[in-house]
Amino acid sequence: MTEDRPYLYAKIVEELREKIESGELEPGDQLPSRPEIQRLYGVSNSVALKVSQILVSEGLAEARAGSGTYVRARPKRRTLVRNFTLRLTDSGSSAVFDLPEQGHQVLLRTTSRPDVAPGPVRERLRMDPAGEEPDVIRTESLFEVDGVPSEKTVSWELLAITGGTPVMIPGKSENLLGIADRFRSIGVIIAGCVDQVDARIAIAEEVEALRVPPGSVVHVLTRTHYDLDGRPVETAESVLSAERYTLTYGEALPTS
Amino acid sequence: MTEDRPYLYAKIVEELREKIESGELEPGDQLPSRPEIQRLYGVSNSVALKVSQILVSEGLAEARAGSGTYVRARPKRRTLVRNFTLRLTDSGSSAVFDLPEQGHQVLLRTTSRPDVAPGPVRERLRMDPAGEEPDVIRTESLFEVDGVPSEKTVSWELLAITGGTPVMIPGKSENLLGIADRFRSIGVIIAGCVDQVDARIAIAEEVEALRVPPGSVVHVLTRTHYDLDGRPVETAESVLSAERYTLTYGEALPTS
DNA sequence: TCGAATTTGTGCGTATGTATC
DNA sequence: GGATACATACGCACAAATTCG
Repeated sequence: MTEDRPYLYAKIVEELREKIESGELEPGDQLPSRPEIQRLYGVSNSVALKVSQILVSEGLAEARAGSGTYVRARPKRRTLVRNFTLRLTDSGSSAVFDLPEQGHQVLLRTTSRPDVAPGPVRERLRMDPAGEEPDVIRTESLFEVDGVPSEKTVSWELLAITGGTPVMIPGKSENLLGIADRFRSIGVIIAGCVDQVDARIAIAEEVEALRVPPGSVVHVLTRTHYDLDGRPVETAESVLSAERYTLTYGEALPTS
Repeated sequence: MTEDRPYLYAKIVEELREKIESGELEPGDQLPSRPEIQRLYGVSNSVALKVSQILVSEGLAEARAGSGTYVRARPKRRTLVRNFTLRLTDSGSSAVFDLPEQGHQVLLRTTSRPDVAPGPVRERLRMDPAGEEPDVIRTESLFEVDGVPSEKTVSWELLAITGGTPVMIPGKSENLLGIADRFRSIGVIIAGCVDQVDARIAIAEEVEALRVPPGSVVHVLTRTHYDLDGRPVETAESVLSAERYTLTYGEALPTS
């Protein structure tokens, strides 16, 4: 009969988590410091340290060196609607998703350059083995919604199709066109689209770009667009914080 | 000029991670034990401990008390295809997804009972405030694919629609019918479907049911089916390991 | 502007319990 | 039973960041 883990750190974590989730401690409130935990609960520094680490890793708290450990404000989840009806009059940006509500300030930073497509991209675009010459346009984007970095996207478009056209390097004006529009302007009809959805812990680069706490969960979205003949013409990978965004797919919109 | 974090533990973690990802250390291989790390790198136990904790939390290693720390076998990702074309001849199970490849042994454990729908479910099904009487059929399912617990689902069907019909409590034979078929058998046409995709760290209950390591990332899928009039008739929440499953949505199937 | 106090982050050494081999 | 390894817990020290008088 094992005694159900009466570990010191687990008890303290539970007590503090309880206070956070019950609302007794509100976002921004300061949690007991490590020395305080030692005194309050009569434990060593290593236990106090572990307690702090666990609360932080669970996303409940945020530790600031020199200052203290605070209850973290958890953002309201925002729903991003993935739209498979490829409207030619798409008013949206080149974003993977449309925000259902309006009135958001969306900022987009983009850099494009010709590149040799990496392995997984070659597979998705059904390309021949890599040569020396660039064969895709690689575009990196960071979306900011209401001042918050929200989505980091890298997309690859086949150079054989887009070479020398406005699709190639989106300027300020082209950014506001949907991908279907952009391809239509060079005579390519987007007829199909497939999304693959993964999820994992954010890597360091994403932690920095999206300004999420280390250890955060992110959605990883891989989408590929196809033309009328079923040939892939563009593929992209987007990363977004799973704590901030819910993805929505479907044929009818939820009303809530 | 900050000196790029020359922390002891970070260096060792990086070195071991490199060996794992390069394939020098294969799944099942034993990593240096904590005492070995201390000797090999000339560090204290606390650093060796931290190294071990990080590798485990990243899902790269697995620590077994009394035995050692081993390179974890990461499962091959399986793609689950969400099909919005609600075929009446659906050969699939009541699973949320179809496995694209065939030849898998799928086991399904199901328990159903009448219940009073909880708050979020009431919202999704647009129900009136809760009364005393049960108003939904609550069905809990655990899917095993090839012997591995893979998907944990709770679904709620409006009792007002399904009451006293075979939809109510699926028997062994009904399990193999798709949800569209089941509702059609009682005269309800499923015309729409919406999926919401979230991701987060698995809670203890899910860790146990899905047999994933603590701290694992899971997809949380909330789907709702609507009838011809756009009224919701069924909603469900599915949890699956994000390490084992990629979700696929779209109008064409990927060929890879 | 400076310095003192506080707090987190890292690192060292030791001890004990428990699981595995 | 003994050796090994992980998990928890104790103690201490110091660097870096922050806060505040």
